[in-house]
Order: sequence, then structure tokens, then C-alpha cells
Amino acid sequence: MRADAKRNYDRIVEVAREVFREQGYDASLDLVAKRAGVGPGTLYRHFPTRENLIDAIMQSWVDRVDEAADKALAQEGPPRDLLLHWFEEYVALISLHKGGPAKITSAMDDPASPIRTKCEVLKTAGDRVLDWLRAEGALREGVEVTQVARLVGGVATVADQGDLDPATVRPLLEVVADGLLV
Amino acid sequence: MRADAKRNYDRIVEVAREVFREQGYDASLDLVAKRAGVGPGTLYRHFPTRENLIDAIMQSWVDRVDEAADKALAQEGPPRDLLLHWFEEYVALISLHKGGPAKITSAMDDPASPIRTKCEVLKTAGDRVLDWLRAEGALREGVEVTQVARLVGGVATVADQGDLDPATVRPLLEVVADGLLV
DNA sequence: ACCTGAACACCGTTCAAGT
DNA sequence: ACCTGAACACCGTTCAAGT
Repeated sequence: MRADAKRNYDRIVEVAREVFREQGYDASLDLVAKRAGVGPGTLYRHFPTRENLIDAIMQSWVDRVDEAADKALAQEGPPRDLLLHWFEEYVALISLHKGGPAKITSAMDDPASPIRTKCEVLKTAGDRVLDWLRAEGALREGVEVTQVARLVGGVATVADQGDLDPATVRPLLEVVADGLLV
Repeated sequence: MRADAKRNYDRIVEVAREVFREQGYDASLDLVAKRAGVGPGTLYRHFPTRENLIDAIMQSWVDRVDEAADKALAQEGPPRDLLLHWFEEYVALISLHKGGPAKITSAMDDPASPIRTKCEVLKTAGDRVLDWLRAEGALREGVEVTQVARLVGGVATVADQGDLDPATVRPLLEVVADGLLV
């Protein structure tokens, strides 16, 4: 990669992170290009689709997922609390940007999605939590991590689109948790 | 309303129903106007926002909601089956058009939404089902119909956006049901 | 090899001119 | 009172011309 290319690439990612934080994942890419001081063609050369750009932004985000799972597993107390703690971390992680919950959750069912690798990270982190619960004998028979991702992702999507506050979301997560535990 | 105005109004609603069925609720309004043979201004005169048009389309849909609740309540068997039956009817009703689950579920939290009256119909139908369960002593303490709408709406939204088939959705609804019942 | 920016297509929205 | 369609703004996407 040429020096000016790398400079542009980095600048676009940096600006996109800022714009997406302000306006969500559906913000105008034209605006991103303008603010980054590059032509629209340059943006498209580096990131053929919006998802490719989102994927680049999420690079630094991967570490936080594992930390969140660690934190949940370090939790003292009954399995229900541990699961709920993970749920809240999970919702927070995919709700960092408006439109995130919908985008990430539907990417889980799309093998061709550019952000698929990020979804895998989420799944393996989720599996660590579920495995612990299984070992405790606290989890229902036949529960898959994909199902949990869809359920919690669904709650997060509704919360995101309806601008619900955490206090409103909490009881919804409790229902899901109770439905998953023995 | 003048005769030609009414003719245009009806024609737009009819065409919109068709276009939305083909392409979902996010289809181009320009296309609707073109197919209806009216100028874009005419469409905007009758329906200032997309939601106003969706609301008009949903007019005939209201009856089906009450029928669905009737059917669920006529169900024999344990409360869990009854609730799941209602859930499946609910998901089917709001998933008639692509984009419907997200639109309807988030309209529940928006007092200014033009389709709010339709949401109320859904809520009262849901309350009939919940009241029956409460009378049987089968429902958890403190469960609100709004929460149920969000949970099932969330599952429907994920299913809609990920093109999941009913067989995949069913276990998710079971988790929600189990979390809601005593 | 990479960038630029004009150009095109598409859509939503408004409004002056018409009947 | 209502309709029409041109006009504008905005956005995504492509590509010929430039370095």
C-alpha cells in the first residue's frame, strides 16, 4: 500500500468512526468522504460497500468483546446474574452506534457479510458464557448460541429503534434469561 | 372529497399495497405514484408521510388482529400452547410486509406515529390474551403487554431482517413464552 | 497505483402553473 | 379544490482523466 493510500485509508476510518457515532451506521458516505477530504471514488476504492467500512471501524472493538465476557464470567453470584450481566454487556457492545443491533444481528445469518468475522467473535465469546452455565447445569437443553444472539439482538434492535433506556430494557432481558435457564 | 380526488386516493392505496407486498414498506413512493398514474405531488397531498400511507393500507388489517386473538383464545390445551399460538399469529400479522415488524414495533414507542391507532389494536388484542392467562394464574407478576409486544416484536424483526423461516423462529418464541409464564 | 471530481441514476419533496 | 410535472436537493456509484 502506497503511503498516500494508507494515509487516506486511515483518515477515512477515523472520520467514519466519528460520523457514525454522531449519526449512526446509516449516515451518508458522501459526508464521510467530504470530511475526510477525499473524493467519493477514493472511499469506494478502499471500501466497496458500507459494511466493509463498518468492519474496519470494528477492528478495535473485538478486544472489548472478550473483556466483556471475562468480566461477566468473573461475576460472583447465581447463574442468572451472570447471564444478565453478559446480556447487558452484549447489548451495550452492539448498540455503540445507532443501527448497530440490526446490522450486526442480521449479519449473523448472512455468510457473505463483510462483518461476519466480527460476528464470530461475538459468538465465541457468547459460547464461553453458555459453556460455563452448561457446566453448572443451569442452562436448558438444546440452547444454541445463535438463538441467544437472536433473542438478545432482537431486544437490542427494538431498544435501539425505539430509543429505550436501560431501565426499560432490563426486564425484557430478564424474561429472556428466565426462558433460557432451567 | 371530490370524485377524482377519491378515485386517486383509492388507486394509490391499492397500488401501494401491491408495491409494498412486492418490495416491503421501504419501497420507492415514486414508483407507487408512477404505477398509480398520478404525479408525485398528488401522493404527497393525500399522504404527507410514508407512515400515513402505511396506515391507510392497514385499515383492512385491523379485523384480522381481533380474529387472531379469538382463534388463540379458542385454543384447547395448556396456557403455554395458547400463548405460543398467539405469538405465531402476532408475528405473522406484523410480518405481512417486509420491514413491517421494525416499523410497527417502534411505532409503539412513538406517540406521534400515524400508525399508532393500529398499534393500539394490537395491544388490546394482546391484553385479551394476557388477561386470560392472568385469570388462570399462569402469567408472571408484573408483565405488561408493552413488554410482550417488544419481546415478540424483537424476534419478528430479527426474523424479518434475516429471512428466517418459521421453524427457526419457533424455539425463540418458546424461550420468550417460558420466560413469561410461571 | 492511486486520486479526483464530473457525471449519471434514483429518490424524496416542493411548488408554480394549470383545470 | 385538486392535479400535474418540472425543479431542487441529496445520495450512492461509476469512470475517464490526471498524477
